[in-house]
Amino acid sequence: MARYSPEHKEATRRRMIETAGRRFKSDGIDGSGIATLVADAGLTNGAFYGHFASKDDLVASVVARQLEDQVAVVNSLPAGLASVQAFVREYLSPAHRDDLADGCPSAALLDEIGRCDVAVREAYTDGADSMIQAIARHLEDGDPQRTNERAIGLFSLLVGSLQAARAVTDPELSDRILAAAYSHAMTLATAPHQPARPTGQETE
Amino acid sequence: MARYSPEHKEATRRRMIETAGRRFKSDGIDGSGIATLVADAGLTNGAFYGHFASKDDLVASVVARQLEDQVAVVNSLPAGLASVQAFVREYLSPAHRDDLADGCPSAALLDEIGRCDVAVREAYTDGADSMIQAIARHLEDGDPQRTNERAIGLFSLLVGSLQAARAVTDPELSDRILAAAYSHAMTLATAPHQPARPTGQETE
DNA sequence: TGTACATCAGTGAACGCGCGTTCACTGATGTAC
DNA sequence: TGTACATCAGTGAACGCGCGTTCACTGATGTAC
Repeated sequence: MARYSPEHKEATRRRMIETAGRRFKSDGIDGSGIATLVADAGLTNGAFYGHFASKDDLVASVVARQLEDQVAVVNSLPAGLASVQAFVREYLSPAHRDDLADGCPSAALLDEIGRCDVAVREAYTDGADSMIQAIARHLEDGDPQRTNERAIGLFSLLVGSLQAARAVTDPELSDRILAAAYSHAMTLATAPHQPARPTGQETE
Repeated sequence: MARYSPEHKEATRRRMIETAGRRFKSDGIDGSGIATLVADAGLTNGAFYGHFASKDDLVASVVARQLEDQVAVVNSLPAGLASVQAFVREYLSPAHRDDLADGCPSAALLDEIGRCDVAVREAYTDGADSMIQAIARHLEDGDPQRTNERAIGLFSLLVGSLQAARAVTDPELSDRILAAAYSHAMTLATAPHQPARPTGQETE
């Protein structure tokens, strides 16, 4: 009955979401037109609306997918501080700074996401919440609320500093931003930011 | 000889730069068309190119101006930790989160600035450098390099967390982001982030 | 003081273009017989 | 196994629209006499 294998259309949709993620992150959401987005996936104009109700619908799917992928990476890190440190080192590396398409969606798009419609922002909200929890899992210090605060602080610091390092034209200043953020991120990752009560008293 | 007072045209230009700053911060740079930008300043379409060579030229002027204004605010803060703390409290307040047009240009536009042409990014670079120095002036701890690092860390944390608090649709999560960033920002503002060498040994 | 004038900030219609979206269609596919 | 067929993923031309930019012009202005 079905002409194509049931996976065929779904595969095309996935491919669009993936290539659009790369395109949005390097050129911006407003900066990426439908014609370019479908061409990236090897399609033409009209195919788009067989997969998505609108550009906003694609954006919401892309944001959800990008955050899911990033959460999966963080969740797959081995337990222990060493792997968080390795993650931070890579996040704040010149390589990540110079590779928009494969990089962090929040660093590439966060202020633009803030101006998107509510469906996109809800997708981001879910993803960011998962991301904070994923980071927190690596930072447990016996006080769940404090752990959550440290995860949020680390995430914000990483995103803000990478954006700044990318926006700036002076390579020396850009490197200095990455280095400063690295130093603070490590402090934040390795220890509670205030003298903590003795650990082990909390339920978790 | 001159029909209008010599200040007349310059005043119009300034007005455009100021209203465009508000418009860019609330609707984005790509999201603000020339027609809207000139209407905001009480002009019509064609007047634009009497003041600016191109939209990019306006954007560069706006970015420079926005950062200058913000640097002036920081520089006008009385010396001492208390005023830095007050600044941070206001920066991470719900009021600032909910007021894009009057708020921090970096929080509103940083990733979009990163995709702008080189003139815009140079304007941002100058402004960000001044901003970091302005913040550092309030954080002096006897080690100029560490002071600079703390200023960069504080700036990045503020920008990243405000963007996240704005993007998210869940008010509880948004407030939690602001609160977590506030806690870390205060730690960062009030003390060197690692046990410092005894102060006073540096040239500055 | 009153009029004629040169200046030039601002007007508004028009330009080509790419945007998001629609739609009549094409043609490769797996199935039925 | 070979042919006729129904499906539907993808095609590509077209839509109205707002974009950034251009340009011939208007008309309020301060000056000259």
